[in-house]
Amino acid sequence: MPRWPPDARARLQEAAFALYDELGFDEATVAEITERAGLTKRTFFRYFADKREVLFWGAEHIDELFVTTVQAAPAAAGALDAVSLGLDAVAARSDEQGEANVRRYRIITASPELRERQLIKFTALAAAVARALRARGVGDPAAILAAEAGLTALRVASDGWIDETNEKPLRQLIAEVLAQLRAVASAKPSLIPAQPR
Amino acid sequence: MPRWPPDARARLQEAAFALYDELGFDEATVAEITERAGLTKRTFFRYFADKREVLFWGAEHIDELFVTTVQAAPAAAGALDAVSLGLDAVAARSDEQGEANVRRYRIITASPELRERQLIKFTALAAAVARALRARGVGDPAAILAAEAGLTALRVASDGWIDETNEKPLRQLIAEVLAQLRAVASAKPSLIPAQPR
DNA sequence: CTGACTCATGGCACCGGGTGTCATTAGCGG
DNA sequence: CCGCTAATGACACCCGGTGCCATGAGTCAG
Repeated sequence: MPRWPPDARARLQEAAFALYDELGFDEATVAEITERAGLTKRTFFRYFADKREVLFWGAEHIDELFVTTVQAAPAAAGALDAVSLGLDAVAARSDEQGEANVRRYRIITASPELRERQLIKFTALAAAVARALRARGVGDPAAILAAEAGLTALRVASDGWIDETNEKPLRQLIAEVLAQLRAVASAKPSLIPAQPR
Repeated sequence: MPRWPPDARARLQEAAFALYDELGFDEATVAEITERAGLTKRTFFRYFADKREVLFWGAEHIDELFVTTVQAAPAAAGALDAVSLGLDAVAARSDEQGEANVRRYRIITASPELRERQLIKFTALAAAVARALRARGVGDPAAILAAEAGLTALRVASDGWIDETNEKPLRQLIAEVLAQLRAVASAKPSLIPAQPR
């Protein structure tokens, strides 16, 4: 039996989620969180880099799933095809975990500060996906564009997913959004902007 | 003659740019900035909501240019065509202002905190552009997808623009990136991800 | 001329996030 | 039994950011 109750990180995380939910992210203080978890402020910052990071801890395995799925896509798949497979895998996992992810996502969207953090996490993920695409032979800037487009689709689909009135699984929403994206981008350019030089 | 030297905001902004440049965003303190500007910390926060916002003040007219250009696009233009016109207008303006924008952009990319803020500014702009597209009759989620895709193109092109070795104007980079984006997204899907349900 | 009013700034106390540093103490291997 | 490890606590401190009131030059009415 350890000297301290175990799972300090999990207790902190649970307390933080609860308080962010009850009071909102801004109103909840780290002191309150640690008090509820039976720890101190100092310990909180040993586990989490900052007050926001607690909401993103444990999300790296999603990134990994995305990247490995892209890497494992058939050689014949184009850049956006590979990204689609990765998105589908991520969406399937999110649908399984269900309510926990929705709760997390709702807390995040309720706070501008948290949305900022989420955006930079997304671009980091896009950069990782772009690396995987380059390893598949996709050139630049196509790799980063395909990756960023995929992440945009994920953001848009997720926004719909957590909507109160939504009934569809994320997998389906992602598929629909991707189809729309392809339609939007492949509509033939009807005008040519003035060329510089 | 006014009681205080005029242009307090401009002095604060210039001092902030200089110090963020010299010391990096994290190392520069607001106290140092205000000292250099001959003002106090309290006054700084009267002009700027926070330490980051000083780098984005005055950027709203770019947003406005983007949105009005989208609104003014010919009725025959598709969603992404209208966005392209907006991007071209924004890029042309950036090319004119030249070095000042590059300096700003370089400071921002050097700091994760500033990049976070920039990302949320971009999504706010994307939302505004999406509104303009909806007013043109573009549906959802096509409007937000076209807008976000355009902002992605702007980010990617801007990253290339501020690169030390770059010689091309932003307008040209944007055009190239947009062409790539269209190519990536309109490549025919070679696989169909498993359909849910 | 005088008094009231405005308004940009200063001054100051305070809060909360985040860090550096050292102390504490249960468990563990020797 | 001894010394090491490792998670935690305690405490002082810095900085970003805010609320509140004071100050005093310009301005305008009478």
